[in-house]
Amino acid sequence: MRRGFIVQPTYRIEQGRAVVLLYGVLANEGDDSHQSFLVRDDRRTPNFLVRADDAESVRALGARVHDSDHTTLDGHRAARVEVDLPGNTPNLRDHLHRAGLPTYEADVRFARRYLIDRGLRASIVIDGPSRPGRHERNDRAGVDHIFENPRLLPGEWTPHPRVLSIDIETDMHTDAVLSVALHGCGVSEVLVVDPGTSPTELPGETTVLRDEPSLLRRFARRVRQLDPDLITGWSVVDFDLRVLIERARRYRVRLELGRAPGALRLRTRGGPRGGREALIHGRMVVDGMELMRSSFIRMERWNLDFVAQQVLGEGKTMTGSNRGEAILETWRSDLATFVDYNRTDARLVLDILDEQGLIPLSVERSHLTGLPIERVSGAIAAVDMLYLTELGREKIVAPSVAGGGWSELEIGDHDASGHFEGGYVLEPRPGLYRHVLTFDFKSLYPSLIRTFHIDPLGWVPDGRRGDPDLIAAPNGATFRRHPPGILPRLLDDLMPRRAVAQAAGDKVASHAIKILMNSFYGVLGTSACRFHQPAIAAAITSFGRTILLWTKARIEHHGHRVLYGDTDSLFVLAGTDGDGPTDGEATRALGERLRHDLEHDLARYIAETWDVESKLVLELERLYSRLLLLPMRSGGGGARKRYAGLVGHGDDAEVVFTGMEAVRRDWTPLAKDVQRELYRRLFFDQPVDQYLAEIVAEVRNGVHDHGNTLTYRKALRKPLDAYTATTPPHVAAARKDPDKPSRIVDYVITRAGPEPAAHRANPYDHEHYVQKQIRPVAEPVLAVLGRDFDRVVGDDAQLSLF
DNA sequence: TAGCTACGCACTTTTGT
DNA sequence: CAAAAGTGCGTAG
Repeated sequence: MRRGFIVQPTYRIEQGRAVVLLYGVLANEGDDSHQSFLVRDDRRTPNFLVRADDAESVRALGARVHDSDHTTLDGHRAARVEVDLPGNTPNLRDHLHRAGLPTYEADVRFARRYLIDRGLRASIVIDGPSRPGRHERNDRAGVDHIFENPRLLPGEWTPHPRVLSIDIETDMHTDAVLSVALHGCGVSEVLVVDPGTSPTELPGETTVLRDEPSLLRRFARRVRQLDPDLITGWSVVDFDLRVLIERARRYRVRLELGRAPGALRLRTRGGPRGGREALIHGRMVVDGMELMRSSFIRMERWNLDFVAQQVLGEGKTMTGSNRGEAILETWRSDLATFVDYNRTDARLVLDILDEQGLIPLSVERSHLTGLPIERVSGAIAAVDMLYLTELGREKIVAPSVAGGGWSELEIGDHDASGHFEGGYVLEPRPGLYRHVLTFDFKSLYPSLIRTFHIDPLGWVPDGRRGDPDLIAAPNGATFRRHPPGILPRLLDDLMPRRAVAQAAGDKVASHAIKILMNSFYGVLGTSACRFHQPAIAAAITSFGRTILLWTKARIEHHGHRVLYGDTDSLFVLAGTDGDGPTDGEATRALGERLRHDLEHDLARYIAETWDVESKLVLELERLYSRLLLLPMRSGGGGARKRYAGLVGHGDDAEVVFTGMEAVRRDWTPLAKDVQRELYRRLFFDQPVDQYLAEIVAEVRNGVHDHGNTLTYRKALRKPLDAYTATTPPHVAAARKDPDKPSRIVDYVITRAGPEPAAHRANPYDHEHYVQKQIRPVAEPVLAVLGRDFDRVVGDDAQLSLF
């Protein structure tokens, strides 16, 4: 028995038969290292299901149909359709759909199906004999162990994968690869084409190759020798690997990078993202940028230099607009500098991923779901892996996506497009407060699913509200009381595991579990998911609204003012007024007491109303010593989702912004800086007038014309020529850009309108910045202080009358 | 090889007189 | 010409 972790589940056709291939790594007992393996399994025939009642119709279309002991999620007896090859499924499935015959799980890919049916995720135990899988060449191509049709069991081991970061340098038009850097797997080396100039002193781990084909061949060999599990880089698929493939094709060099024979290939990914993915036998390719994005890390810009600067405080060794030329020049004249530049780029990517802990996070997410590391960001696929496994254990099959059946059941309180009501946002009471407590429900939606047995399987579409065997949601949807359902069971398992991880200080596991738990609700609301059912998603949010409003009323019953709340949170005025050093403690004590009482009262209310045990946990989240709830810019009342507050004491005191300009990408650094400074002064009771007058004067005098202080930054979310309804400023600027505009537009406002920041042709419109950037962030503060913007900055016309 | 809804605000374009 | 409606983006949760 060996402990293993699947890196890449796939299959291939051998002699007309589909063979499942699981590439992965085996634990070496006793140390932290691992070897590679390949599990081969040819015992399974590709299949999917239809309704037993449709079996004859399906047979009439030429398909092989067998009896099955499964039933469908929408309550029909099922029959099994077998096909020779996995690739035959889509055509047959679509054909059946066109004939009005619903199918079940006909869109679950073959290798994934294999894992689901066996209850496997990424971590496995392999029981069976193996043979060595190395090729005779001495470059370590192949795998260490091959298992034929072994017995596989779920495991618990997670590896530290071998990660290799690669980066290429090319000439200006990317029609020659000059060098490749490989960083990771214990090396940091550069392969470089001989520039033909006099040799310079070269740093270690540099190999000079005669020409480009030699470079390509050596690169492939080094990858095989270093034998990484994961290959990464910055835009590694869309740039580095794409260029390498083009050049290899040009020279007829086979780029064999994998653990089995076969050249590196790129494939266009389906779906709206549309990007490419790289296929290498036995290894995963994950772009560093995508890894960050899929882990919900936010960056203002996504070029490597900027991200490295933000994350590591270190940038590329060469920057600037003429970088391409400079790089080419150093290759010719200063090879040591060139090599260092290339090596640094490869290293930065790995250092960024290390710093953010993204590899362990992705491995943990893969461990939880069984999805390969490059797919762990897919919420629908994750829920499929977990839910279909459990459903299969109960001999129930789920519908194919858009395959009829279940989706026909769609009923309830949503409109035709499947939209449904979300979280409740309380009307804020705008103003400046002292001592405000915030409470929030921990993992509200997962907790509601557990408490009220919300589940696709347990859902009773035509249930009666008064039925004692059912739990009725406020939106009218009903769920079976017993058994509690699969979703609640999965969450009952994950929730305590997260608590254990948290207690053990395992932030990675805790984070991975949190992400997974939160995906369960979301997928119910999208028709791309086979479990799409607006009535069920709406049941969750309806419970959320009910619970939030009940809790608000309860707080008011205790005699406290609720100032605001959003979905799962409530802001409560503590009423322990004053400024003394003990106020914080008194407020916290009140908060703890209130938290306990509310949670207890709520549990009783839930038990009395629905006869279930509450799984809801209320947390005392924060204590604001000062809090400003903002009024709406236009119209009366308070603005939802916008507030600023002071947290912490003494030297640790900190102003935090929510939803305001200071935390938005599309406001200029000028506005954000001014906002931060004004709120600091407001909360620390310092004057603002002089500061404001000075900064306005400076802007008008052009003091801030240099740098990026006046630069707006806004994304184009569709192609430039798709903006037909209106022409927003960032689109106008992008259209003036002589270069191909990037997705994120940097632009400024000049006296001739918006212009790209890098190609400004006209003078700044200083007055625009005063009126449209400084004024809007200053006015809420000035309103609190009873001041007027024009008076403060000296623009008041009346002054001239005196 | 596609998680969700609610919201504010700037700006443009259309509408109502 | 002012108000209303619509577009577009980024954010909270």
